[in-house]
Amino acid sequence: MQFKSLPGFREFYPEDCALRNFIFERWRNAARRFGFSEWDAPALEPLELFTEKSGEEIVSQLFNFEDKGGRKVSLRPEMTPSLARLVAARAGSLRRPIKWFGIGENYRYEKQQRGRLRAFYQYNADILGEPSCAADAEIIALCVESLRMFGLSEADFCIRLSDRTLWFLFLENLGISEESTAVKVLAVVDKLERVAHDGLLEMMSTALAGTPLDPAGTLATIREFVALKSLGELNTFFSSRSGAEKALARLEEWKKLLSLLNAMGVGEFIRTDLTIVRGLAYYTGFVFEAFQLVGEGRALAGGGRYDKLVKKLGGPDMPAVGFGMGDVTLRNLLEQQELLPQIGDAPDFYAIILGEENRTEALSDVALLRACGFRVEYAFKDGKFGKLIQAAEQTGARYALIYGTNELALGVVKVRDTRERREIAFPRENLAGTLSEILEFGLPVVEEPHCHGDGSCGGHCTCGKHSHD
RNA sequence: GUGGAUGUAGCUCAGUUGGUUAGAGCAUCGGAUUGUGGUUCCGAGGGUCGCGAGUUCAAAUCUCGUCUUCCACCCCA
Repeated sequence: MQFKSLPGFREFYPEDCALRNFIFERWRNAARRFGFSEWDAPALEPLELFTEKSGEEIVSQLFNFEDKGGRKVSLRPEMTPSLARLVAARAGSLRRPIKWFGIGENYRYEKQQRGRLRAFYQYNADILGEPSCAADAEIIALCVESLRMFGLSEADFCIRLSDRTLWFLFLENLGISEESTAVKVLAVVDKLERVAHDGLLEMMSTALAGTPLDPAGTLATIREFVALKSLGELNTFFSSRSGAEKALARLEEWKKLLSLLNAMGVGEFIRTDLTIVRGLAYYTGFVFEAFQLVGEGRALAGGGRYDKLVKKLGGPDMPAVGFGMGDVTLRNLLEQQELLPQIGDAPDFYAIILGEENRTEALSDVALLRACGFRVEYAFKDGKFGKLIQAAEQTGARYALIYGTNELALGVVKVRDTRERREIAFPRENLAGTLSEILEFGLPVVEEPHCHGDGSCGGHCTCGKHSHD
């Protein structure tokens, strides 16, 4: 019986695993430098944890089931509810601001497509307990840095910055003050680039039902609004409208945020883009998206401020801002831009053991070198020299260590550079120290004719002919 | 969830209007008279031709179903 993995789930052969770890290490490195601490939680959680945040509709997209104890459970589709629970449980004792990051596998029961699998890793970073835009700036800067770690630049991606607070103030200014109506209008905004004008008009009519507003006129004003691409244009826009004092006040926050981002050296990544509203109903303030600029336009990461979510999930009233970044789209982009490194999985040394009678001695050296932190391999079976040296080459080891009867009798081991194909014998005493230097500086260059064939060279010759008897 | 395409060895692919026991290259493993290799030569393993029915004397090939993968919608916390 041949088994296959479940659709949308991934298997990691060593080379894939190395790549995955490469990505994780970069993420960790960025987050740690920004002063974030790593956390994790179970992959399997009570179903209610997720329905509480997103409603019952979410269940159709969950890997959920009933466990043997009759509990309704689900694999996590995201990590934020777990984060909220952890923080809530110790809210009183955690030093603020709380800066945490996590990397975990998440699961969504969706039909898969390129860049969207059923199981994917997500890197999350969040700041809790800080209401000011200083935290937003820190999160956005980390998001940029986390992508820059891979060699991506402002030519490869940008941060599209939007603001749900400003949107609500704008809609209020238009005469849409009821939140449920505003949310429906934002859903139309989300479709602005993908649906034809007639369709949008129809959706707008539905959204504005029960209000005295004109769908066509509202749509036109919204188009005017989303066309604004800088803080200056936003200022001009709201200055020309009456009753927009709150929006103008909000723009002071924008000014502060942009100034902080500039100070942190990520200003060139930021683009004002009010079309970003996404379906992210729980976001409350600035929202942003790391957007791929080369190849197909895709979101690499998304995030924003969610000041009410922790309380909704049973925690204290705690402001929060964060982002999530998936490994699949990032990996696709890095592949496309040829920014994935050749990840070496080669040992430092490969011991060539010639003859079973020498295995004991050789293995004691192998053990010693391993204890010193070197990665050392050797063949399990005795073999001919040619085979063994080929095996050494195939593992990718730069140096082979030759343990033959002659070498052991002299108390030396021959160190062979598999690329340059030359070898030098060294005493087995302090082998680890010798090899450490060779790894760093390479095999020393020895003048060829030093060997007189009488053993006076002490084996430190490259002729490989005489036996030093 | 809807629609379209796809599926032959670990990988890339051949396979004639249906016709013996389904092939190649790469990769893997073994060998070419027991201490200096990357070339070459010989050999081996590995496939229920995605799966299941149907048509036929005969199916990788034709028909239907199903699953998978990919693409476009839907959705995207």
